Amino acid sequence: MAKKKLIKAEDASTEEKIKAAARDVFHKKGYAATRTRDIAEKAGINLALLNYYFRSKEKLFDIIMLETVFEFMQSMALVMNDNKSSLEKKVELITFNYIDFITREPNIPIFMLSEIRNNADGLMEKLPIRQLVLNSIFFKQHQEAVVKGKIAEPDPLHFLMNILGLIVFPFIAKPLFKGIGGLNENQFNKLMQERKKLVPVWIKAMIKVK
Amino acid sequence: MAKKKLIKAEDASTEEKIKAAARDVFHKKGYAATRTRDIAEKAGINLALLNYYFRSKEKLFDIIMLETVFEFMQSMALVMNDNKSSLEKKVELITFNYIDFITREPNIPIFMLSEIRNNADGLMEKLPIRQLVLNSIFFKQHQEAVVKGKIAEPDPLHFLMNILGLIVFPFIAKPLFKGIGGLNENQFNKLMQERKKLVPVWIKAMIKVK
DNA sequence: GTCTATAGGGGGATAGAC
DNA sequence: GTCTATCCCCCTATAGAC
Repeated sequence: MAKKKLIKAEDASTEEKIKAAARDVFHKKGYAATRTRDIAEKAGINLALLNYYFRSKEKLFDIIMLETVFEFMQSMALVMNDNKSSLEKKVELITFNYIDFITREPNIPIFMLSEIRNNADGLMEKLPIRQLVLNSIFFKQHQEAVVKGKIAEPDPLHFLMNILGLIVFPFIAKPLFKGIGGLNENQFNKLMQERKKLVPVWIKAMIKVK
Repeated sequence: MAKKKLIKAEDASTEEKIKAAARDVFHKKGYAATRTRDIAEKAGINLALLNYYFRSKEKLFDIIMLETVFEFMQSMALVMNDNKSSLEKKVELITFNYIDFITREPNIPIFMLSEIRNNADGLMEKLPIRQLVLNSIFFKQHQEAVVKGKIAEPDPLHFLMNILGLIVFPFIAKPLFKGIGGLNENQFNKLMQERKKLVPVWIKAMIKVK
């Protein structure tokens, strides 16, 4: 067992190479537009090997999808359940982490959101996302602030929509904003870095009014 | 000419039936996942007819895409160039119109954003969206407010990102928020109706801080 | 204009040699 | 495990009758 992991680590096993390539292509083009031949080529292996390891395009996709969603939810859970930080500090952490994360992995938001739509109930229904949010310290701190009259709008969904909307949407509509602003990739990323500081301040201001 | 239009109006010409069906399917599934057979079936006609009228899947798609983008930009331009309303009023109008529009056509945002991504430069480069925004009264009013010190953050792109993020993102991530909130379609739509009043208030509060 | 039938090609998957 | 060659289905597009 230990030996197997060692081997994997030192030469990036074929299986891992295929998964890495699949991740890239699926994230960029979505399930339907992806051809297994593209994945094989990118992985530097033969098409037959893909099926040898993963049986079918669909099974490979399911694995990538699951890992992507899991990665996303885990990073979410990590911040939302930190018991040392205040609600305000958590907003800063979420903003900071997500903007960095999406800058590194700019294809994940549209990928997840458009593939989830096709699967609709399939994925959402079985994932414990509702429990994750409802049981989080983040959620409880929000409730508490509402009771104390520190937050005007009581519905936590609006709160989440606002935070994620301000953080994620600019990336999703990147081509649009690059077009409007006449920006290149670097200039766009610089804008996003600015938002690391701006979003928490804006959220703070929004909290007080209704 | 007039006669032709009359005929079209009274029996919804085959061409229009195909386009309507194509619109639905493309918007819901995207280009790659759409099969021309689905469109033909939905239009109640034979597959061969689709090619008779539109030559190819791609040409049909281009038409739908163009019309969709045009419809979107026109509704945008209409509000942004209204010369009777203040900037504040325009934010209210945009919020109101877009929430109603997307509630009627919930598939358009993800459709446009994910298909634009594949086409990247193809579409964005040739559309006059930059000019549309830069020449708009909306834009000039924003500049003016910045000069007068009424808006803390001077970059109009941040302003646009915030408005659209708060309005559009909840719809894009609808399955996610329905899952978290345990909502059905009606309850979700009710939340969106609430946001018609909330978003302008929030924007107003954000404007003052930096 | 509208249909049936079919050509043509692309892409997922497998057989079988090494 | 990895490759080459190939099968086979599905989907787009066209031919040709009506």
